[in-house]
Amino acid sequence: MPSAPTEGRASPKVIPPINALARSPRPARAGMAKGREPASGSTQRIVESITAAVIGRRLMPGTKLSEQKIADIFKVSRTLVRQALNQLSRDRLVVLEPARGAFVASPSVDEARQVFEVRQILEAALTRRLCAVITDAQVAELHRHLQAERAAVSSADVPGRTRLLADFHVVLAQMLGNDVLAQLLGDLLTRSSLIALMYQSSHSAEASLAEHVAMVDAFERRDVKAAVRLTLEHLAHVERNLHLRAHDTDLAHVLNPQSK
Amino acid sequence: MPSAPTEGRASPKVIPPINALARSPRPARAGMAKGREPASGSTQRIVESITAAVIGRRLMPGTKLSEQKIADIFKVSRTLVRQALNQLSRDRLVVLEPARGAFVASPSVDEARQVFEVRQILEAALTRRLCAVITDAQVAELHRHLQAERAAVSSADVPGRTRLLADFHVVLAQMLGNDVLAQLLGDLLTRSSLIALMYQSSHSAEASLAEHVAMVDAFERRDVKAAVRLTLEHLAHVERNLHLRAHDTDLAHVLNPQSK
DNA sequence: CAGAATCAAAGTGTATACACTGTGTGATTC
DNA sequence: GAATCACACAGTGTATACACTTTGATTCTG
Repeated sequence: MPSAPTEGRASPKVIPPINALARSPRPARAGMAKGREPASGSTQRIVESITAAVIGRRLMPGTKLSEQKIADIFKVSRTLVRQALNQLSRDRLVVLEPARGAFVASPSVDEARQVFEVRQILEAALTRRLCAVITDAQVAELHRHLQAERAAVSSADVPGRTRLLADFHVVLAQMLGNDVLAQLLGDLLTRSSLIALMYQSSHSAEASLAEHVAMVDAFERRDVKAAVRLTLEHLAHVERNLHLRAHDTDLAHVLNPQSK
Repeated sequence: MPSAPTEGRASPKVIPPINALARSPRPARAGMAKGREPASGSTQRIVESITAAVIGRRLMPGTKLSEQKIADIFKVSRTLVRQALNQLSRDRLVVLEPARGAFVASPSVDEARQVFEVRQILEAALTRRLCAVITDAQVAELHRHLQAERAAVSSADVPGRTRLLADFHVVLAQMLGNDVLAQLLGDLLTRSSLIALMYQSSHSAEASLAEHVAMVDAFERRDVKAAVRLTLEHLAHVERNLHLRAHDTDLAHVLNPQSK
């Protein structure tokens, strides 16, 4: 087998390989705003790097995550990589196919709808409850967060922007003081990011920001009705701007003769 | 140190050791009604056994889960046991203390309250939505489930009874057709079981069953108002019957001189 | 004799080695 | 010449080995 001079074997498909992991911008807690310390450190580093790479669009859905390659990149053994991949599979960011390997998850349309339905349920209730107990200091903190979002939206930092816009919702959950809820919502937001990426969300960052501003305004006025309505509308907008047609990872559809 | 004739070293505390794992009633899917197949099989077996042992009150909170002992019991290497313990720690059923080992979780009072708050949010919304779309066939299935609960409540099978009473809620979630929601609720119910066990719930199985019956009745009449009210009341009853006083794993309270 | 430092045993954290499954290539047969 | 079978390679699944941390006991010291 001639040719293929560089780097051993070439990638079999057009999907770009996982070299995107090589440079991870910041070493410290790049992930969502969830606190999970009691892990071996090294494993957590890998989890956060891969998470950041996925929601940062450097790793596309379907990409194979070879254990040995990742191990080489992070200069650790496959043991730690496997731990990381297991964690990621519980977060539904990767899927593990037995004896075949790990792949970046490709959420189905159904799964996308279900995630947004649960978000509607949780965030509507969250908004309603938070509106009743929010303090002036917390409102001020929300304003500060909006300021950070404005800065991110202006910049070209797509991953950072995505993360900040998602963090807004986690911050709300944390303000309620319910860590269980905050944790759950954080996981759902990570999945939402992957979904938005996969279905090419056309919802602009500016629109999200504007809706967040309106929500904070309602919080400031302690207007429960408006806050809940704005929350649900925001989620509906985001979901409606997804291109939720069969992106078909199913291949039952793709192979169907009558489809074209 | 005399006495302790059997089994090598004796347990340091009064907490019974993990030999409860030795006999696992059924080999197949003893856990909650959550479908998670793509794991190595062996690992999943261990996870389910430990889960069943915890909610079956054979493993009490705080019990140390030594990797080697579990490995010997299941006749596998520590590798698989570690995988299982990692999964369990993500389910919050065990906590992993770095370089110290794994222990059955001891949910704090705060965590208990938070879990029940999230359950209220999710289950109220679930009930409201399900009431609008439930079919006669599904109502019939609920009646069948109640029949199974009746049988379990009559028997002395405490673990089986606990599992069936919890499954009722998961079945509701599955009927809505939202797997994401069903999965989330399943996890929360597992945690609830551990909480109920830890805080010595005085809520009788009979009372839970009666409340389930009332809920199904409301579903059958498609009475949304009543169904939601009964759901919330049911959860409130269960929570109020927990002895949520400082069961103090905190030991900041226990050691406090003014506490006695 | 009380308290601090030392050391050994046990157990976790990570790496490495080996077995087995799945995949793709090449030879063989019809 | 096309399809099938066999084989080799890559890669995952599990076990084992080794290093380091924690912990309890023993000994040394004030």
